[in-house]
Amino acid sequence: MRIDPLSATLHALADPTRRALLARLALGDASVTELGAPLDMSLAAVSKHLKVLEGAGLVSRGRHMQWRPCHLEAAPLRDASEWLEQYRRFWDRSIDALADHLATIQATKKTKVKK
Amino acid sequence: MRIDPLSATLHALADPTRRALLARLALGDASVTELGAPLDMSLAAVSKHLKVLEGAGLVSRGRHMQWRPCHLEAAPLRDASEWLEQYRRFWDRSIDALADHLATIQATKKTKVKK
DNA sequence: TATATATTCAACCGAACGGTTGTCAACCGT
DNA sequence: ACGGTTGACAACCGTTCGGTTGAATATATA
Repeated sequence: MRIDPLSATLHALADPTRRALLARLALGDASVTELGAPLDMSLAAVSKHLKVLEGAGLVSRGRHMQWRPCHLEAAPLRDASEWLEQYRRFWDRSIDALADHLATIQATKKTKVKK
Repeated sequence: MRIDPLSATLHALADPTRRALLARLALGDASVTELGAPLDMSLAAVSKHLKVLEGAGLVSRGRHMQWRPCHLEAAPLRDASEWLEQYRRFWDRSIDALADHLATIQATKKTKVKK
């Protein structure tokens, strides 16, 4: 993996199929066949998606009998979440503005007090 | 844009150049030329990146003289953050597991108490 | 009108993506 | 040793991505 980890994580997450795989893994470890069962595509395709997730560190794999159980690894999700938090003030600001606006409307309805 | 908004947002964010553009916009609105100045690539390329961000709703644009100022729109970031929060328990759990592990080690050093 | 500046559009390129099929290896239970 | 299941790997295909260049479009200013 030569590109930066955050890009790898976000790219891995920017696909509904891969997010569905993660959602399934959040319920517990699973084999490739299990994961692919509900996914109207070949198992080879599922395997490729898993390799992308694995490359981003979002999935680890073991070996048990002839199965390669997949396990959710949340660390990159935490990192991505922390990166996003950096911008929280921007949407919080919007929420505050909306709250202020609503409060103003509410206040104006009852009295003529401004601001 | 026919694909789902979350995929669009994550795909837009999965590129260091576009994240750099957002970081710059977090400091305030800016023109394409301003945004492209530090970015060793053609302005047409910058314009394309901005179009991707705009398509994901992460950037809005105005018109002032011959400039098209770019403005950061945080709502999709909030949505992405909320999606990630769904998995917080997994990395929190890891932290708990680590804490437990460390506590166990600490305890074992002092006594022979198990578990 | 002409000219400079700011930005987009269109065509093109190589690389990566998301999927397929076919083949092959590893492991299981007779 | 055999047949069945699980999974990965390689080759291929059409599309998208990230970049280029050159021409086109707006908008201000002389």
